Amino acid sequence: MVRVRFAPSPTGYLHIGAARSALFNWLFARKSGGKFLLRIEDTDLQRSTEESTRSIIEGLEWLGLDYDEEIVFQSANAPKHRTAANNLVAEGKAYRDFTPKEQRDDRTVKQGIAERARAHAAEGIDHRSNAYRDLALEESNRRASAGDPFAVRLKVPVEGKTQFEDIVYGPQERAYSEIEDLVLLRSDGHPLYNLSVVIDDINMGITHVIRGQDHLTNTHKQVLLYEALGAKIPQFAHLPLILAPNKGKLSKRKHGEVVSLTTYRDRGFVPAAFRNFLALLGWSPPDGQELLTKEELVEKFSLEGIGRANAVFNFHEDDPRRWTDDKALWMNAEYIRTMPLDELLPMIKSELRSEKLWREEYQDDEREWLIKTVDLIRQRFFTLKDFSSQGRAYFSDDFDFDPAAVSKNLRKEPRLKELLPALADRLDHVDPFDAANIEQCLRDFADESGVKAGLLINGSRTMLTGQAVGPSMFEVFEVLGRKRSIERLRSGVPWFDLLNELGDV
RNA sequence: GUCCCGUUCGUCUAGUGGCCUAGGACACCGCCCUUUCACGGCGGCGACACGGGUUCGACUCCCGUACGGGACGCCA
Repeated sequence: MVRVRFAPSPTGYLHIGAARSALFNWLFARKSGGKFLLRIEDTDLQRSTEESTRSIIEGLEWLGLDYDEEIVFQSANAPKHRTAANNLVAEGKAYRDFTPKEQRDDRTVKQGIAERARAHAAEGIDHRSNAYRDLALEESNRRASAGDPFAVRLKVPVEGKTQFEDIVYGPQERAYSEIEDLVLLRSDGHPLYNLSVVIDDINMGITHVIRGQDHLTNTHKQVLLYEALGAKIPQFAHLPLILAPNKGKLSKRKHGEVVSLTTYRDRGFVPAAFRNFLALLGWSPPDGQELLTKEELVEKFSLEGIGRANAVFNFHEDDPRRWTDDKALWMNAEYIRTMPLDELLPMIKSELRSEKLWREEYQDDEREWLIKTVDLIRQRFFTLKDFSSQGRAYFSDDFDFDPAAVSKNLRKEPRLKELLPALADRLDHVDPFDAANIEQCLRDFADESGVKAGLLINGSRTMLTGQAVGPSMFEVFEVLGRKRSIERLRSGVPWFDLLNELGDV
């Protein structure tokens, strides 16, 4: 029975890389009929927040990734981790290191590591040189009970190597000489990451560890721990990383909200679309199909379909229209215009609601109208936000006029100032007020007035919606209805606005 | 510094020795459709990092170089 887990540390928002990791774990579990578990790795007390835990849970829910069994909070297992470490000491597989703790600055550690490594290379220091490694257990016990502070380190064998078969990256091996005796317990008794992960994975019965490639080399340390603990080693599958456009690390500090999953929810992504996009970052189905429902994803998913090269998340920092990856945006648009309306409607409802454009009538009396309108305008929208911005004129009389549209479609032809109200008079008599009749009426009127129909069509579009682009104008008239159409054609608002703006009075 | 991993169109990718004059998707460009913008249709631009092997034959296998990424903490 397959059991996998998603184990984020709650130290910030849910990163899209982590979200993809969760997705792959979930897909693998669902595909194999196994369990998908959630474990919150909240052992870094300073940085973990409850808010972050909440956002992780919400993020998973948004993506439609349901987890089985109770959430495991790693901090609750600390006593078990300590016990395990102490047992290893008793068995001689780990030892107490009484070397005083080195003070490390969190920001300069990486640099310190490199410097120390360089020094070691020059001086030829080996990783097995710790003086306390071979201290007699009796002596060690004596000092411990005397109150001497100590850290607990794993006793990595002198000769040999660890090996494991990674499902994605193939056979991996690493000489023991490359691995330092890792610290299991801090001198304050706090269990450290590698120990906690291994113990928890054992206790949770994890069969497959699917996680980011940044853990690939650390896996050897964990394998060592599994062996010391006498536990069965799970299968590992490491995922290629998601990189920024410059092929560097995708980080919160440098790239901001574009890497946060909640951004996609807040900026109008359809969960299914983003899930679909994420699935294709580093994985591809055998048949090459790109638009996949949740069920299809589950059906076609396999660890073998995961690539080995890192993937670039190609967003454009300098271009607000392409604020995230083009393909993600395209996919969202594709979902918006093709997904079943009854699935789309609830999302539109919450969008309109948050922008104070929702009216309760849309639920009952005007439900048919809403469906028709949404179906009409969704064809050219990219995000749910577009329904309340570009689509605002359909839901409110209070909308803005795009200056470019006004100048292109209205101001260029001064006669429109008279023609449009005259058109309104004609439209007042169209019955029934539907697209076909409206078209007939408008074209007749254009002929009689000696102007091209396009002139009236484009002028009307800007007058009625404030914009230069939109659906077929006759449909727009129909959807907006006689009353609103006529009022807007007669209103001088855009003319007035523009003159004001240009100081042209 | 040491170890590990990777490298196919701008981006996501297919490709497991001949099916590849390298396929698809997004982006971009052109044409058609059209009252606009999209959609759709058709077409175009565009890649096997480099050098050596192995082989009758390499995108595919091996070695090296370059470049990129990751890890190396009493962080997770």
